[in-house]
Amino acid sequence: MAVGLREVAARAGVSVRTVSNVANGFAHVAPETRRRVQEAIDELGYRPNTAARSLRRGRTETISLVVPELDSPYFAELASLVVRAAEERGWAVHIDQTDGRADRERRMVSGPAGRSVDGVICSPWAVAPEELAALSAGPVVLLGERTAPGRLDHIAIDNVAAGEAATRHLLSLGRRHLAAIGAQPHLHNDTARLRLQGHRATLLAAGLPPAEDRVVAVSTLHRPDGAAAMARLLDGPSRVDAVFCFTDELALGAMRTLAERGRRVPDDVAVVGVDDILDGRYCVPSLSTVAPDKAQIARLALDCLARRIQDPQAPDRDLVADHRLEERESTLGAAARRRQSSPPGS
Amino acid sequence: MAVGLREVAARAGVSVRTVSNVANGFAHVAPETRRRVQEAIDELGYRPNTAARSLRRGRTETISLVVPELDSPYFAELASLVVRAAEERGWAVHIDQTDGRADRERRMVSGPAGRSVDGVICSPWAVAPEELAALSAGPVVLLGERTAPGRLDHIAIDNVAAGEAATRHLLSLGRRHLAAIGAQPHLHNDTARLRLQGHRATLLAAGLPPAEDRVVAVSTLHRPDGAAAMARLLDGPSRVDAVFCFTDELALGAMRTLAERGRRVPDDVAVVGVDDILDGRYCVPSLSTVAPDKAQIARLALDCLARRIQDPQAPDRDLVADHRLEERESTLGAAARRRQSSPPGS
DNA sequence: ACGTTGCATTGCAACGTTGCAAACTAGTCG
DNA sequence: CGACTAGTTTGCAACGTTGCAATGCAACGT
Repeated sequence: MAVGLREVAARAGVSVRTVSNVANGFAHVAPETRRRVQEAIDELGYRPNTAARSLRRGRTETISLVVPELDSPYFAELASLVVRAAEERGWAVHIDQTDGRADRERRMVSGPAGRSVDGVICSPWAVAPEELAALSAGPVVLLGERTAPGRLDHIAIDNVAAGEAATRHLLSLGRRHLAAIGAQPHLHNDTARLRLQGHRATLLAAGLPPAEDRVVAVSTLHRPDGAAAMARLLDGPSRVDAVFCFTDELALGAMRTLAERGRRVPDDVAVVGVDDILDGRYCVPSLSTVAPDKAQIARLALDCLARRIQDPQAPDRDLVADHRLEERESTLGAAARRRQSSPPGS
Repeated sequence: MAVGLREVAARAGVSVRTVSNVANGFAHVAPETRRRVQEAIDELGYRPNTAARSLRRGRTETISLVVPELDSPYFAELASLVVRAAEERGWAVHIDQTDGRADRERRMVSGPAGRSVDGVICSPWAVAPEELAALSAGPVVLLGERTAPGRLDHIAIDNVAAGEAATRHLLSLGRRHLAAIGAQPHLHNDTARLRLQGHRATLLAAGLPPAEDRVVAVSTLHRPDGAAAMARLLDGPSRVDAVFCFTDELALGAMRTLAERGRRVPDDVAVVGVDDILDGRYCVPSLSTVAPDKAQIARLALDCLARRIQDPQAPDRDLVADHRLEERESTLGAAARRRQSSPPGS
């Protein structure tokens, strides 16, 4: 049943090697031979055996994408872009979820993936990048923050600048009682810390006193965490007229709580998030956000990986992807609709 | 550099075959030998070469998941569940996106996937299931509707019943001017047609006249399509006090338009969708929806695939997954919040 | 004592492909 | 005309693993 080079060769009356040459588009095959072989390939429906090819070539043309979870919009959108970009290179993508569990992150970077894929793009959550660097058994590109320089390539947006941009935007609206949702002091993950740093620095520069009771920590970055955090803020002693959420999902949860409590957004409380997930464009009110250039992140990650696969000894790179502030209704109110007449397509 | 059975065998002083036996947990290995070999495996950091194993065994322990797009919440959530379920079986998942393009759907079912994976789970969009059945070159499970019986296993919810449930719910609220968004007459895809069929049948049974001008066709099922469709309805001549959207994304788009036009949901227009995507639980108002049991779909798909991999000649199966109506604020209003006190976690 | 049984271990071949280098052909040049 | 070049095709071996069948060995029953 299985059609291999052998069968095609027999049919076309040439050697196995010649069929291989034709199948791979190698040079120096006589036009007439090529035609005859191609015909046999088509007739028999030959498909190269990926396993044999990988074994022989030592390359799988497959990469692994490791994310905490795929049902989170940010990672889903990122995964979509990575798959698309990989496809342009002829690479297949193999997806793993870690659920943010440290053991799984370690395994994905060091484990079986190290042998069955050419490289790994990993978005770590619980494990410190330095540790992952030590474990890696092949080309690995990390997505997200890394403060200490390590052995691995790494791509992130400027999270301090992102925190500053969001905070400046809220201040520019005249808000003076800013809260932040999304600190994660318990994690070896610097993303939240850097966003908070940008937030604090901007408040300080504006002459506003730091208000630690208005910085709310969360255990994960999903809507329920944002909703609970917002409830805690509203139940707390401090007045709040603006909230910087470290992810859009947190922001959507926060807006949910605000709606339930009858607070108007942005009139009573302005909200800004980070990630620019699709939901944020269509929810009511639409969500202002710091938008990382996800397509660029995907592209850079693959470039990096390609380079490292080609030369495992290449020096480390730390690349910074672009971001920009998207001002929408959750901060500007109805004015946003005039500014950006029609919501962009998905 | 590459550590294979050969190196481990040399180190442990046994044959290559014995190392293989230990690595695979085969029976009849003396405890002492096992210990020594395991030690060598650990010390050298041996990882089995997947390509060689696949070549020899004829199985890749990998499946392919083919969806129109991964950034669509429904497919992202489904993919997440499929990856999780596959992992329990020790299978890797390889993800492809078709963008709803017919050529890509055909290729994914018949193409390279047929040789490098043990099976394919495909959610077709543009190509008729019957055609895909004819093309398939290996175990394939189709997700979504299929009216004509074919050669392939297939899993779906009862879309007629789903359409009925949504419509009955709207009628039970006293609405009498129902619209439907999401018809797709141009596609070889019966999902929309069956949901519409359930919708119409229910209206008819309630003695309401069919109102074809209140059935809006869309080209894709995303938020912008829903927003545009809703605008068309509001600009049309017919009064509308309830909308059944064939997906939650369409519903979110529709609610966006309603908000922009100052219509209250559900007071002026009640909205119900299908899919139960996470966004629907946290948007304002939260979205009533017909919730397919996505975890069950994922599980059934893998069961089906496992069975077919084991026995390619097994008879076709058409499995029906459960669904249930989730009544939330977009139809019940504030009452929904009392009924379901706290929104479930993600 | 000898055949039998069952466990533990092994060597050999093969999975389908491609790298390598050699072999062959035809055309060109000195 | 023979040597050389360029173009085309080929056989062989190997990638790392596992199926198969055979081997060695000790314990057992008769």
